[in-house]
Amino acid sequence: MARGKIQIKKIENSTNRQVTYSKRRNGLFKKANELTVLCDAKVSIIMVSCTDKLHEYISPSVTMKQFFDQYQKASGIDLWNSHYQKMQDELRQQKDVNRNLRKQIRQRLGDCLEDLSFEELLALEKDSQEAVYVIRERKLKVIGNKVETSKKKVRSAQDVYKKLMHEFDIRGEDPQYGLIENGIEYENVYGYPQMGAPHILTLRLQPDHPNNNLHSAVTTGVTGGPTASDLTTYGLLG
Amino acid sequence: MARGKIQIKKIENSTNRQVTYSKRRNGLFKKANELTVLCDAKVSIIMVSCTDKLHEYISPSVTMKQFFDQYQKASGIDLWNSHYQKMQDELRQQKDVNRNLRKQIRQRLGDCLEDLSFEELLALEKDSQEAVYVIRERKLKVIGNKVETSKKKVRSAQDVYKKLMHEFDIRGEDPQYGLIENGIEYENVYGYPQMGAPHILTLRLQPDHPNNNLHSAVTTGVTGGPTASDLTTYGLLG
DNA sequence: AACTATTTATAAGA
DNA sequence: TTCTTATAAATAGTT
Repeated sequence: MARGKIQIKKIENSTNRQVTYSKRRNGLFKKANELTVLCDAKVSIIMVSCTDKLHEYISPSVTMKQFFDQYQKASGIDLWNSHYQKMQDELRQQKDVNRNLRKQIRQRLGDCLEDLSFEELLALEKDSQEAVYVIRERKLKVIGNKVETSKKKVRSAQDVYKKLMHEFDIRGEDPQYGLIENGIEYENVYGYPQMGAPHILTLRLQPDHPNNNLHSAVTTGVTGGPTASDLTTYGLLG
Repeated sequence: MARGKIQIKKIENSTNRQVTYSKRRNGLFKKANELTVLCDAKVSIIMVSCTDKLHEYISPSVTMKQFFDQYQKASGIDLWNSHYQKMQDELRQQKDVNRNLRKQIRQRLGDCLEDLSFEELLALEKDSQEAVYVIRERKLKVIGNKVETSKKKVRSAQDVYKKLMHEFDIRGEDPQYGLIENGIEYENVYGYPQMGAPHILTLRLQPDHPNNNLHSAVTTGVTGGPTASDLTTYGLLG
């Protein structure tokens, strides 16, 4: 439109195209702004260049969201409903899956078995029984580990005891108490620990030496009832 | 911009304002279109007049929705998320619950037991074992029902047989085949049906009377091997 | 980014 | 609304 008329068709020279894009974009935005002011209108322009850069003009005191909402209301075109729809579908699906999973769990707990066919019932029984075996095996392994740990702790407690005794000997002192080793009964460990954990050490106290630190630590394990924590009480000696 | 310069400020005369709005709107859209063609760009313009009329320009071969999507992606501005915040939260929550349920199921199947504490492991074993008992009970009940149904069907088949015999007698005809009742062995029913389902009826065929409907129905149950479907084969008799 | 000859847009009037 | 037209504004090609 100056220094020569141009055809309105794609500018092939990419540099020229880029320059023209920039100039005309400014021109367009300026015009949009003039329109906004002169006519008290609201204008939104979004432009994407051929290099995928995005530029926008928007009248002051309006948000893009207001434009979209207004556009949608006026045009009836669905801008976000599709998103909404998709989300709703997904939510519904998730809830379905969820209900199903809950039912499966209930069935594995022995509920709602009426809904199962005979074949499903047999499969469920088989699965459950196998699961019980696996779980039991795992339990035994865990118990085994606990026993191993306990053994180590007992050994270390014995070492401490021996060292203390040795020290007393060196100082020429007559120790006034003794520690009796009971031996370790593992037979009951394989049940619930509540049903009787082993008392590994028993203490023989002299009446005239009430408490010292070592004593109180050990007596805790003895005077406390046989509880699940017995298996780890030996940590107090370490 | 012609016949006199104008100030860029709101046109107070509403008619003039309307006219200018119309003219400049066309000018803006024309420029937008030129830009689209010359620079291979995509342009969207939405305008709302002070009388709340909406006009739009959009480059050919682009939809407004694409613009909105692209705009949102490029600007990072949250256009519709606010609408869906609640829904998104709910969806995330559902997915969480879902993951949890799946894990529970896996654990009940004997998987992922490492994540369980000893106490949880014991509880799981107890639950599972109890579930197995309940499931087994249910299975036995279902089997009992099936047996009852079978008995009834057998009785009804016997009735049919007797009636047919009676009819033959009345017509003075000599029946050329007979049905032998084996008695029903229930001992094996309480295991998996694969382990040996009972053959309830055995047929003694006369060689010169190949098949009739009653025969073919019964022989199916006899010649087929002992399979899970044996328990329901009696339906063919009813 | 600045210049400027020229085209284009448009304000005011019809 | 549309047409006309004098003039302001935009801008293509150049520097």
